Amino acid sequence: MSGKRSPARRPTMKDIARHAGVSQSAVSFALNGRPGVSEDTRDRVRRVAEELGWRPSTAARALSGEGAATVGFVLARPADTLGVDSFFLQLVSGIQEVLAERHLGLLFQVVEDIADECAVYRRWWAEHRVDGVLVVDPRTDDPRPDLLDELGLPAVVIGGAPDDRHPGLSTVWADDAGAMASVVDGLYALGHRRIVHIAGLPGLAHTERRIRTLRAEAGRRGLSEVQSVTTDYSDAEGAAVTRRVLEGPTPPTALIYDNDVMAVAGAATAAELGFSVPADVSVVSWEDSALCRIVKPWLSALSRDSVEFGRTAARELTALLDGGSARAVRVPVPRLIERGSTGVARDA
Amino acid sequence: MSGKRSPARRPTMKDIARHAGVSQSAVSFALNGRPGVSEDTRDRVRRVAEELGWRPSTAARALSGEGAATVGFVLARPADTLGVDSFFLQLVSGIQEVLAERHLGLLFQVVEDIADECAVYRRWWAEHRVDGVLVVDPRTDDPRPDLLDELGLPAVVIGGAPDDRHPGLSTVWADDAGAMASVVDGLYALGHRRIVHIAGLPGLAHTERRIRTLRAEAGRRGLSEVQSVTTDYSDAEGAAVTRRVLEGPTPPTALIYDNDVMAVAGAATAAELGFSVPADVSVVSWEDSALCRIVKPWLSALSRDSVEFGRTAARELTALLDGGSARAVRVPVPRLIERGSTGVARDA
DNA sequence: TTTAGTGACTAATACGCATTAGGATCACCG
DNA sequence: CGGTGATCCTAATGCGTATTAGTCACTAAA
Repeated sequence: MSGKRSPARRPTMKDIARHAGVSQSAVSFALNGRPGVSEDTRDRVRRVAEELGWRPSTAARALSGEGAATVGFVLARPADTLGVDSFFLQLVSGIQEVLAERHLGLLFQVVEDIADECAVYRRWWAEHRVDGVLVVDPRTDDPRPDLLDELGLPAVVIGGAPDDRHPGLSTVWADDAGAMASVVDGLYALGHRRIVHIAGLPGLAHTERRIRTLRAEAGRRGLSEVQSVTTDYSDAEGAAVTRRVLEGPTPPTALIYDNDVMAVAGAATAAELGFSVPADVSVVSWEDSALCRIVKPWLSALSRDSVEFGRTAARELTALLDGGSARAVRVPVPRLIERGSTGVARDA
Repeated sequence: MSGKRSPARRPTMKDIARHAGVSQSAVSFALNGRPGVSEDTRDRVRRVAEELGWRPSTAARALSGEGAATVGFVLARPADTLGVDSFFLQLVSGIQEVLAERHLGLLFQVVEDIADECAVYRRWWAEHRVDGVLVVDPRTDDPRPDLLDELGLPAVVIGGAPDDRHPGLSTVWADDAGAMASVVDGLYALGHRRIVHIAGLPGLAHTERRIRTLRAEAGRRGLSEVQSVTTDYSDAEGAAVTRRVLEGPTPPTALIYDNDVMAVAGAATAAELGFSVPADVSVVSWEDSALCRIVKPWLSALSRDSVEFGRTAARELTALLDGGSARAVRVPVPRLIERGSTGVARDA
């Protein structure tokens, strides 16, 4: 017994060297699979390391040029908008799964806006904290790709469209356009002609993509009473917009919500206003979760595998870190799960 | 222009020293507010550092004994249980706010179970990755405090009861017992005598605390038809338990759910079974969120400020890191927000 | 028997920062 | 004019790891 309660010193390579009776560099060679030590010694060193519970200090590793063994993830959302969003936790959970295999850490930060997010990237880069980052919520006019390019920080953009101007960035994206087209197809077939799309935050790349596709699809079919309305994704705005459009002179017969929270709030509002779902108005949620099966009728929803989405993104990032070249990966088109909230248009 | 696209080298103290025409140690003194340099030099060095966009490398700092400037947060939940949980994101958001001020990073990891969580702590400790950790979901028989003690890793337990046996750990806790007592008080006053508590995961400290308190309160009032049922927090189990108890011979007149998701699912199930809320059965959610205002009637809920909870926990941890001594902090008792889902018991 | 070559290891250095121990310059005092 | 501090710096280490440049003994080739 040395001291009273010595707080367990961390073993270093020097300790291993002493115990194994070799030099410190021999230990390094042995543990990293480098040539220069006999198999005997290698085994012995490995055993001693195991015994002592040695793990390489990431700090020291990072310092000697091996990178920080950490990737960064910034969520730029005002604190009160974070509420009930199943997407991010699932995404992160998928990301973790892949990173954990490689013993990569995930440095996580929540900030208020994109400017702060950029500042965080700069800081992380300068502080040598991360080897790469995962970028979410790409915007139509986004300063982040340029910044990351400038810093030379490997990155994967989650949910963006493929981007030729930044050959250093990988992209993992879902085909929102295709999904929107198929939803409109379905609704059109059911006789719907007046459709309102309660979209998410304006400026987000996928919001704009969905809006653009909807407009194109409507134009193609000569539908004039089709529109998108942007929101902040909150239940409050979802409900408010729903109320406004349903109380208008020619209420829509179908509503497409960009997330589950708004869809549920909207469906409830519709019911309150005396609109029966789906008899009077059909509801589609662009996000599937337990929420969609909590209300009655259950909501038809576009289901994507967010966990797998996260895994894919993380895999792309590790590929980049391994020196692979950037690429754009498309994940499967979300498929529409038909539940009770969609039906034939009343006036069809 | 030096190279073609030199990926922006990180400036170091040596660079600053060169630009400012002083030694590297003078730079260190200047930037860290140590004596040994004139105010003139100090200013000049500061300016140069600013100009070059210098930031200390955390790796180097950590290596020279300053700690990793990072705290860890592990969430031990199976991936599919992570669904719609507003609590954690809010908690993390509050934690971040405090950590960001001090430029502390948050290393985040999702694992399957407590054993994995312990392994992560060991690894983080051995790898020198974190200076302290935040522990959530304390259990009645929890191996983590002992482990953290052994490792000498500063930690704050979030949601645990004060714990005398681990003088190294701080605790931030809410008075579940008091809250439960007040909820039962309220329901009793409304005439409720048959109450079912749809609790969360068995083994969690706060779950057990609530169950124990409910039993005590029931005993005190001589109520025999009061019980708790543990679940996995999912909407599915919430609904299933609700169905089971309401279909029993003497259905309860009040239901207390340990989270918002189960409360909403339960309320929907009750309605499906022909029970009107609150005429036939009252519903209380032990977590307030947008969800509670999505269903009709709005759910009465215990509201706690999760973001502030996170802030408090982070503040305690930074205090520990600054060498402060451990303590137990109680956050305000959650207060019951009466909405439409609670009323006078039918058979009162 | 010398020479080149190889296998197994040690010594030395770099990484970026903090820190401790010195060294030079100047002012003040006896 | 030598000594004593004080002030402002520089030089030299150490942190834990990876890596590069040796060193040494032994074997195979000449």
